[in-house]
Amino acid sequence: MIEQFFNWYHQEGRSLPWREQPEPYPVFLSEVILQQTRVEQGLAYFHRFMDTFPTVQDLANASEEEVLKLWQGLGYYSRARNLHKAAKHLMEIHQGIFPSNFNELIKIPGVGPYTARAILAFAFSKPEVAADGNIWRVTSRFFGLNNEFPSKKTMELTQELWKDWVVQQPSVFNNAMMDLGSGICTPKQPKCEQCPLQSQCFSFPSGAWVNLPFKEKKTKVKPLTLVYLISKSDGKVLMKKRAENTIWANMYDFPEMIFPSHWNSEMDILEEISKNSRVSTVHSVAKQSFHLLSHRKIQPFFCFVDFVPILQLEREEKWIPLEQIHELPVPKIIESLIATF
DNA sequence: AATTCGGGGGA
DNA sequence: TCCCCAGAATT
Repeated sequence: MIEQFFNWYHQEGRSLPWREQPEPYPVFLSEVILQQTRVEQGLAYFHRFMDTFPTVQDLANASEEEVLKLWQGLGYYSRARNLHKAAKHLMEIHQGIFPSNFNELIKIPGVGPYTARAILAFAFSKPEVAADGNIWRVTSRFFGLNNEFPSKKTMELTQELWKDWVVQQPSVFNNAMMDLGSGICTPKQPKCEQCPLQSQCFSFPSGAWVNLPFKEKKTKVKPLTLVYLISKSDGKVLMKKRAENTIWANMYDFPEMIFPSHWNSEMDILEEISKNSRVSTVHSVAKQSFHLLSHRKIQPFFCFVDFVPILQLEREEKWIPLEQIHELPVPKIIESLIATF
């Protein structure tokens, strides 16, 4: 059974750049990029980062802004900030060499239980199951489990259930499980007729896989209206670096006003802006299509305005020359707008 | 234990 | 629309 599974992987598995020569740094980089991100989406970013920052030291010597700029468009930007912190951490604590034990790996910023085990399995050939969403789906269906995921207990159980498999070839096992989960044992309409594990699968005979893995919570999506106040003056635009502990932290956008979602017409926005003492004139109000995040449904408005002559700049606000805007890391929501400047 | 972090692609 | 993707950090 195990042999059959590994053979399937060698024939049907994906060929991915970080699988060729599994050194710690590319493995680590790929794992961070692929957190909650599909391989197809992350692939180009992996190449960009390897080209721009070939070593941990190169990454550590970069500025956070450079890292964020390279990460632009991929989302979950705390990963980029932590990636940068991780490189500095590795240089300071480990002389740029990745540790090969769980307790030290998990101290690296942005490295959690999953990523730590992935590094151990892929880069150090340790018999660890890197239980991501794919592997847990396969596991829950194969053994007929409906535990909560992710949880410490479920992680430990997963280790135990696959220990005779993973010990054979840790790297091959994890890669094979991930490819099985993403290509065969998919959330909907799995291709069971092609599955190398079919004959031993708990869920296949009864079709029990339809309800596995069990999932309880779906995140609530809060609607809101986001009004950007855009002012071009003297070849410059007033922009701001977003604060920590906000969405798109440390990235750049414009002064903003946030409203409950029921203010959603140009008239409403015009009325609200008129109450803003910083704004002297409103040139245009343009309603945009929804911007969807996992936990927000944003109704954006792009409003071109003039600010009052003696404008008191708030912290992190700065007049940016038009030709320098493209150097700044910006969230997706204003990417196309910036491109027209 | 629950929330908060983006953005995209498939059905 | 809804789901969920090689999850981690914070509350």
